[in-house]
Amino acid sequence: MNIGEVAKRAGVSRSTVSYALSGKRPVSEQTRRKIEQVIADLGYRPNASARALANGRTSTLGLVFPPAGGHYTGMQLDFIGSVVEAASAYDYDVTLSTSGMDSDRSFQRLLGERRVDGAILMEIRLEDDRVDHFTRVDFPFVTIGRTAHPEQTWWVGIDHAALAASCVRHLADLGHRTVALVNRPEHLLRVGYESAHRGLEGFTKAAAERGLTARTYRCGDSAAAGEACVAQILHDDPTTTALVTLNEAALGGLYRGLAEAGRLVPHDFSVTGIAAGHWAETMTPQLTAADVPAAELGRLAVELLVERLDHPDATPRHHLLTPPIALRASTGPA
Amino acid sequence: MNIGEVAKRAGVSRSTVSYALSGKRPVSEQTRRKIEQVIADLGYRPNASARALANGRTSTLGLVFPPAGGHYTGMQLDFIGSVVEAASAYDYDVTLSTSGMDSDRSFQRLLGERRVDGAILMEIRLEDDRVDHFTRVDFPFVTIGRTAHPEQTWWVGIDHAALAASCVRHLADLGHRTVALVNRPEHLLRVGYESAHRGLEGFTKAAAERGLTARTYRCGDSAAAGEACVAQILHDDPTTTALVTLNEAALGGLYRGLAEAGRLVPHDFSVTGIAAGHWAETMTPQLTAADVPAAELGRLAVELLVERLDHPDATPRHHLLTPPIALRASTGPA
DNA sequence: GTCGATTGTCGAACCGGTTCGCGTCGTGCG
DNA sequence: CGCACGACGCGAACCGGTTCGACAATCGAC
Repeated sequence: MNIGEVAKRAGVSRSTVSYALSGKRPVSEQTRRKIEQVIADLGYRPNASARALANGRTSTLGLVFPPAGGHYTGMQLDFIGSVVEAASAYDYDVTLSTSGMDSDRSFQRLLGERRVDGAILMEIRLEDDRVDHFTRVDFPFVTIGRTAHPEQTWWVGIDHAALAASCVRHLADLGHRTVALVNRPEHLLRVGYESAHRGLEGFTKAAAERGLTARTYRCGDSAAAGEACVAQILHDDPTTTALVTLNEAALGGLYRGLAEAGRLVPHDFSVTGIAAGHWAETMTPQLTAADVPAAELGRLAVELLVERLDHPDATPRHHLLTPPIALRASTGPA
Repeated sequence: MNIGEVAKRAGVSRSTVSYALSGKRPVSEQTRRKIEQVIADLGYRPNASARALANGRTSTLGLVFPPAGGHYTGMQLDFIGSVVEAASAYDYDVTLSTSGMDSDRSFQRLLGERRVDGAILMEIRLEDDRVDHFTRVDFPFVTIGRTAHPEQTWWVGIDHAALAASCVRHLADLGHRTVALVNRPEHLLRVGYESAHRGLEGFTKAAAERGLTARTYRCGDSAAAGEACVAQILHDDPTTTALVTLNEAALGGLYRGLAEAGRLVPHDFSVTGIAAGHWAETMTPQLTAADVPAAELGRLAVELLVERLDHPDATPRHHLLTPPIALRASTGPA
């Protein structure tokens, strides 16, 4: 079951078997055939731990995602799936870890015990201690999203500011004059959650440029919170005729709140924002939104990380995606 | 950075450091303190690959989930998250693999190369070649869902038959006489997908018991498919007044289709089924449904697997969950 | 016919842990 | 007082691969 057994049965030394497998030194046609034969008969596969110990690479990537408790969005799952698939294409496994820095044991295990060759970090903050830590110890990683100072790091991300801005412009073009932003929850903004901050920034700037009256709200990640948020919006300014949401989980609640307030979408009120495509299509009316290309992000993240692992001294690269707004049925003229 | 370095600085042998760490043999108070001191200074952590090679255990669990392409449901993500968290509590990592048996390289890697100590299998089929394979080679695993013959295996699952049945009874109690089942897609049934089959079985049986007129439908995992499915249902029998869905992804489309047909939920038409709780609450009106306890399933699966790993000869155990139907707003009297 | 390069193979060392057997103390007991 | 035993620590072997240096055989060129 191990390489010695294969060697014995093939009548060669262990090193010859190794070379036959890796091709790092020439092996005669004849003995290679013999070895391959024995391997096929035995169903031999080299032990990953032994290999990892010998050559210092585990062929495993770490995927660090936010601790649960909070629920996950559909977008995150698509992302995870595509990471696993892309990694598999490069012959890497993916092991999951909840983040949390010092406190988190699983996170410490991955790094400290060298279980992974590199890592992909989700849910980035503008000032992110995980990023700082990885950078300091020169551990290869790619982030999903970018920090406030992303110059020297590898990342893939979505231009939330541009997306939020184009949502605003779309509404302005339709004649809306008073709009609201439904952002992620308070605590995520407080810790500097990237997408929430940049989305807010893009929204605010674009609204100002177009001279719109704009209010911004933080909203819990649930339907109930979304419902409450709409009530608040309409209470604060009943002349509001449109909203942009960065909060996917609240979306159902937003629709419900509007219905309860007697505002018909899209005739009396327009809704748009950033969301996963198939989620947007689930809503009625279907949401006009910038579709987050989660699967593509995952693929690109793996690509970048693999490249970084292969070329440790390469200069940092990144991909900033700006998906277009998919026009569906939730927005209309003011 | 390795155990030899620690030993040297502490002035002891490598084996003493190892014993101090594992506690498998007594070490004097004094030298243990010294060793701990050195370890703290160096920030030493034992190399996982070396340890795995030496003692034959990787401290990693495999989580085998369905290949993408099809999108994932929110329920699956909750499940994955809870698995990772529970595993972390037992000092296990989790590595992901898409399933697919012989074809799939990542799957082969996990097993053949001994990257994981055991596995959790999602998306079980009534006759499942992965289960057969694992059983044959005596590889420790736990399934989510049960096969047609689950007697000698370890599993956690939901009683889809009972759940579907109680949905039907709920509708019958409300006076509905003609009901429909919206199942998962055709191809999943063809390959013997467990939840789809057992749900179908429970639905059919309960409908017969209550003397209901019942039709069953297969429906793609998308809003568009759900919309089309409702149209078909109402076309086939316009007197239908309620439906049960096993298809979470189609739910939004079902609602939309009903609205388009002028059937108001819950006054003209009742909808119920099996879905994740927070998804059910997203819909308007909120879905009366059996809430899938995904997080609990994940936790239990890890518990079982860890127990199986610790006691290889223990007799198989399982957990069959039957969550109650949460009464919300999508069903009403006929 | 000799030399050098190339090809093919082997043995040994190494990666960084764990574990077994043994030796050396110190101690309590008969 | 002698002996057995427990506590403590060490060295060596082992887990299953990879890789380096050495060596024999083959081959072409001069």
